[in-house]
Amino acid sequence: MPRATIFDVAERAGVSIKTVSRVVNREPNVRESTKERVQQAIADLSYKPDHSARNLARHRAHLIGLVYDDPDAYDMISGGYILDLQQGALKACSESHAQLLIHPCNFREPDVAERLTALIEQTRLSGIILAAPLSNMPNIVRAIEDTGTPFVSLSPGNGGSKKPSVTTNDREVCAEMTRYLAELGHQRIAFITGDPEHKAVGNRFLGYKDGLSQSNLDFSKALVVAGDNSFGSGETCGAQLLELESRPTAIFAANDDMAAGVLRVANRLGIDVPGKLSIVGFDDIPLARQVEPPLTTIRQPLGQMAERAARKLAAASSGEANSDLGSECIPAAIKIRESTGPAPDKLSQRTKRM
Amino acid sequence: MPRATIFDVAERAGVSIKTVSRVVNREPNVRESTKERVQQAIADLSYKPDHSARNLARHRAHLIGLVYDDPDAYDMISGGYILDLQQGALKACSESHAQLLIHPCNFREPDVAERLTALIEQTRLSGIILAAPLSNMPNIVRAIEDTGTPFVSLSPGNGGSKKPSVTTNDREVCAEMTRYLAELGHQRIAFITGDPEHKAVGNRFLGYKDGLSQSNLDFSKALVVAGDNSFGSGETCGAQLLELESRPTAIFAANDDMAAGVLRVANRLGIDVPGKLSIVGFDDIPLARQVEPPLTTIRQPLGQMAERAARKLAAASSGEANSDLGSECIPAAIKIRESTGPAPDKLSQRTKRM
DNA sequence: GTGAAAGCGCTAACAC
DNA sequence: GTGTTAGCGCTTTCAC
Repeated sequence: MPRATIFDVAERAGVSIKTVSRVVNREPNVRESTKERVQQAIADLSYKPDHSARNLARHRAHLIGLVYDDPDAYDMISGGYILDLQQGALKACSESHAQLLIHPCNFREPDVAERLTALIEQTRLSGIILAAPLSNMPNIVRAIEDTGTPFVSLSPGNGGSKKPSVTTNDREVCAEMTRYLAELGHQRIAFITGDPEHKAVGNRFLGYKDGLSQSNLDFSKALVVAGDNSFGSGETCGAQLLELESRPTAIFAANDDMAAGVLRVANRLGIDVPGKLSIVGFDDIPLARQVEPPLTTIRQPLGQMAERAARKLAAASSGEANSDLGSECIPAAIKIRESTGPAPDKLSQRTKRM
Repeated sequence: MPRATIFDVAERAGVSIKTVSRVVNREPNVRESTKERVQQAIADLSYKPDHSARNLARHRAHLIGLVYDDPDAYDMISGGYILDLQQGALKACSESHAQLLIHPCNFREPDVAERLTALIEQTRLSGIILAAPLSNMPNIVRAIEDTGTPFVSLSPGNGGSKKPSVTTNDREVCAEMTRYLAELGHQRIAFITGDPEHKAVGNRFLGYKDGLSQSNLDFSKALVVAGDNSFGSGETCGAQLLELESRPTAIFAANDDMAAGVLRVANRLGIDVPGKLSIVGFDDIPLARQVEPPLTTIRQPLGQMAERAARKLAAASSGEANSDLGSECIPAAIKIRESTGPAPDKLSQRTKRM
């Protein structure tokens, strides 16, 4: 037998289709008794409203797009953060009976914006979650704005902007982490920066500098190298830092994939971690706990952030009054594990290095 | 100005909407000259067909659902294989201008089937890719079948079935890997099984046994322990095996997460890999190359498998003649890296262990 | 509180 | 080759 439509339900309940529509959409002005009759009919026929028809009539789909940087463009990115993102967004979506469309995109391709526009207009996305670093690419943001679709940026990293966003306290928590290392006695703390396009990751670097000065440690350009967020770049940068004449005793990488790369290099070089070298990352992806020793890192609440973002969009799209989809910040937290320890004793270190 | 509809295009091109529809859908029977006029009008107005309207009229969305086991249900699964799956499916979808809906689900929950049914019926999914181990759960398969939606299973692992599927040669390649270990001189090769629900993973175990006998090695139950595909279980099982009186010299884990878990335990115990212990996994997720030493493993072509599956579904949904969506097998390949080596010399090993 | 009627933007079936 | 006419299954006026 064919699927039940709203007409079938109306007939069975002895009401008009409008009334069925009302109870399905939880609109007011339906007597309790008729409501129950309708619900019974819905159950009897196992009626399920058709999304296409509904979206067509509403001029808007109950669909949220999750747009993020394509991990395929990198050299070994474990991508755990993407699953986090998805899982958070999915949670909020299922609560509001919305669907999630994932749209990884490679911002290096010339037609990213066009494709994004096409996606939005064709599917009539009701909202978009734009993950960093795409959230700080003007062409992408503009493309979305031009469609008039509500969107919230994740970690756009630009303090000034007034656009809806969900961020974390990258800078502050990185300062805290740096102070933690300083308190362990580390004096030469190196930093591996991430993708330069990624402003939130840039804030991590600023936090590192803050932490240094708060700990009365001098900032040295020689202790900063540039990675691109990938594991591969972590290896390269790590190798570079560990060859330095006056080697750092701690390395702070702007994300976990790179930190894991450093750790691998240290292991290969036979450098004891954390005995001779402390390593910290950022994100707390599964990989952080899968390497040996497990990484001290910063737990970025990516799942929660995406969830919040999706929830805002869902609320806005269902026209809730107080849904301003403003900005908010969910703080990250330091996770101390086994890749950090007291700075090596200077004397023994010198001996060792000869 | 409001979005252009098919009427606007028709008017501007001086044709009927049906003709516009024809060119948009690449149907035959349109004169080249009018086709060009229409395309020009489409470009001028930047017309984009509305998916909801189209789906409603067609009784079917251009939407493919990717259904997989929720990684959140496990203790540290890096999830790299999910991204692989998504990426492959996404590739095929974008080629056929379809969208991808992801639907992770926890098969331990009582209402999985219901929720899946609701998803399918409401969104009128045009096809479903069902990833293992869900592809061998009768209740889930039945739920999909009841909706009449075309679907293809990924690695269902049941040789007999005639349902459309894309598989890999788990058993054969695992036999090959086992022979490889045997050829390196290993005599005590242990195996860590995966999720018992997961038949394809079960086939890996069969392959291991095949390889053993092909190498004239005895199978010993004592060398088999049961994991659940998670990193955590790999640690547990690894520890168990390494405590054995007559310790294995090689451990074959049914997936990379577990192999990485074993590696971590070996590192902690100070057991040299691959000097004293060889470790191999299955999947070739990024993690396999991120641990130290990088894992010898089996590259499962998950991305390709998902891509093939999506392509079949897309073809079937656009009513192509020769789209039987039958079954096919994409072979996996052994990747030798640094976690395997010759079996330790017996003498030195005995000495060591005293 | 409830219902009738008019679309939403497209495809499908058939006519020309 | 091309156009006409009905829907698809729902939401929205707006009337009662």
